[in-house]
Amino acid sequence: MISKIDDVARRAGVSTATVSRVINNKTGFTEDTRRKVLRVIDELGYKPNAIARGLVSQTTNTIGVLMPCLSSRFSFELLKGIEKVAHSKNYSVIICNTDRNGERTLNYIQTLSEKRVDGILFISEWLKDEYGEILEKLNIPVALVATYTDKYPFPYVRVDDRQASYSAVSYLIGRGHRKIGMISGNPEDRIAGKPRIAGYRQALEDAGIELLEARIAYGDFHFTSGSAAMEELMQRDLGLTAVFAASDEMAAGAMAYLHSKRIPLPDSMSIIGYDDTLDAEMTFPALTTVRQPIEKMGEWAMDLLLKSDRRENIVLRHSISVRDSVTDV
Amino acid sequence: MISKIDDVARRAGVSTATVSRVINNKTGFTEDTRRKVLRVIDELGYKPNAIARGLVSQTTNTIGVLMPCLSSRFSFELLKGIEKVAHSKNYSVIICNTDRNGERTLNYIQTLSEKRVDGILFISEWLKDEYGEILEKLNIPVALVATYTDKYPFPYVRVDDRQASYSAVSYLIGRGHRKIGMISGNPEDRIAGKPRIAGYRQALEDAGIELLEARIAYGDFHFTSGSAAMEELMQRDLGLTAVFAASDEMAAGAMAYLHSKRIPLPDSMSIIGYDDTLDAEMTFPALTTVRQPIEKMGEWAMDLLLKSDRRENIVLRHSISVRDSVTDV
DNA sequence: TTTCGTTAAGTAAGCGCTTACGTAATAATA
DNA sequence: TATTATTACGTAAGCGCTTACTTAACGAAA
Repeated sequence: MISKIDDVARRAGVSTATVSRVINNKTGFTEDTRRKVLRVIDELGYKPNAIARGLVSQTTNTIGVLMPCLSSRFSFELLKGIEKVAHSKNYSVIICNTDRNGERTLNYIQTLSEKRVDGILFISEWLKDEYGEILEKLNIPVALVATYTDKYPFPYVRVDDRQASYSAVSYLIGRGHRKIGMISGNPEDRIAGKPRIAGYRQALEDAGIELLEARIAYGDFHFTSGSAAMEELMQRDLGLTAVFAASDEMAAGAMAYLHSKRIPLPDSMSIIGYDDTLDAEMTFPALTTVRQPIEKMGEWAMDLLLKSDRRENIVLRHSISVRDSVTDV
Repeated sequence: MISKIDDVARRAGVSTATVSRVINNKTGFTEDTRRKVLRVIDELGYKPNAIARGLVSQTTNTIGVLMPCLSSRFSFELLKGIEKVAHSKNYSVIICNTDRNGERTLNYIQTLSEKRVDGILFISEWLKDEYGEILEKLNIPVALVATYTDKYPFPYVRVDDRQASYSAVSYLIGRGHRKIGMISGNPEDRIAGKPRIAGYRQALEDAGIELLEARIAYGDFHFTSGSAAMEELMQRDLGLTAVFAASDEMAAGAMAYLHSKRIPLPDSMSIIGYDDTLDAEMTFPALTTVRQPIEKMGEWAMDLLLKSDRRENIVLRHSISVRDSVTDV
């Protein structure tokens, strides 16, 4: 049914070696043979079997991406960047939704390694030893995105979460806010949790503002949890004038809650988010937020992964995307 | 370095055949041998080479997904459903962003076929002959999602776009609207363009409302185009009281434009969307929209793809998710 | 003419598995 | 005890390619 290299060889009256040579643009054949072989390939609709090729070449032109979640705009903007350069360099990408679940992650790492991918991208989650040790043993390129490590020899690309968070809160302070709440992700999260809280604290401290634990509520980076956290904050009756949410989605959730309580935005409450995904344009008022160049991170990450001299780390710059959700107090 | 089945065999004092048998849960070995082999596998950190396996078994436990776009929530909710059942059945998924581009699509089909994937999911785009013919020749399972065909023997899962659109517009009419605009996708789009326009027309006609071409503006399903289309509509000064947008994202864009013009929502303009992604909860007022069970579609699609008796097509039911963006007139 | 150097092309050995087939040992049956 | 069925393995032939090595042919240099 499906033709193989021998079929081509036979029909073209050459050896499989020669067919292989023309397919792979090697040397060792005349222009005449080349044309003949190519014609037969076309006639037969021959497609080289990448599996067989992979077996001998020990390379698959495939990479795997371990993502903690498939539900946030952050994830897909990243994926978009990754896929973009992958496709341009003729790589395929296997997506792995780990759901932030250890077992699933390990499971996926095993699968990727069995499938002999040429590289693995580890996204946006703390690299536990449990993962790091295995990944290191795999002996294939690994790069980290929106996270980092100083224990394992993997390059990373990310922005400095602490500083970015510091900027966000400083921005609010600059606009005259003093009673500033925070809707954080999981405080145990060493990537998007703890550092962003640290930035928040630092900004307050540097401005001589007292830190009150009650001003922080916790969510899971997603919309619904943002609403819930905002509700908590309001019920604590803290007289907040502004809130920093650790993701655009939570910021949107917070706004939804405030709208439901007919609290005028941004007049009675300023909100600043984090990520600058499209979500930030969808809210009303449009969300002022910390911008990280997400798609670019994906592109850089692929570059890091595919490059051989991949020792460098990349820390991208963040900025504040000013829209309409923050007002002066 | 990396150990292979021979290493395991030698060290366990058995043949490779026996190792293979225990790995694959076949019969033909004693409990003792099994344990011994398993122990050695563990000691050596042996991982079966899926490429070599694939070469002999002619199966890769991998499927490919051709997506027209990686930027919409629709895509990702779908992908989530797909990944979910794929992972549960031990399949990997390769994502292919075709960008609605013929060359890229063909290119990806070629790659997937060379990589000998066990199936292909074709998402949300009209199946041109250019694609259909090649896919058919590939002789591997193909299923369509959020699109259909009656020319090629591929099963599909989708909702009836025409009917769904009809429902949306009828809902507006039921709320008393008569001057109803539409923000459509590309009218050439045989899946999400034309049928939704047809549904809009039909609903108006059945209600005895005159159809005015000027009441339709066109976008590309994305946010920015939604704003632009809304602007056009407003500048035509048609006295519309409601607009049906063919995607939540465009609806959000439309709302953003209206907000920027300080037009009170929903009082001066009702908006209804299409999809019911998370986007619909982020807007203010929260978007009333046509619900399609997107994630479920992804799950069903994988089921269709992996099942052998895959002759059936699935048309899922839509509904209206009522939120706050539509008011009585 | 003889001798090299080049180049086109073929031969065949793997890549790391699975599996059909063969064989020896043991258990069951007569 | 002899015969047969059953089970536990081992042997070796591929799966569809790439590539090191070899061979043949041809032109250039001596």
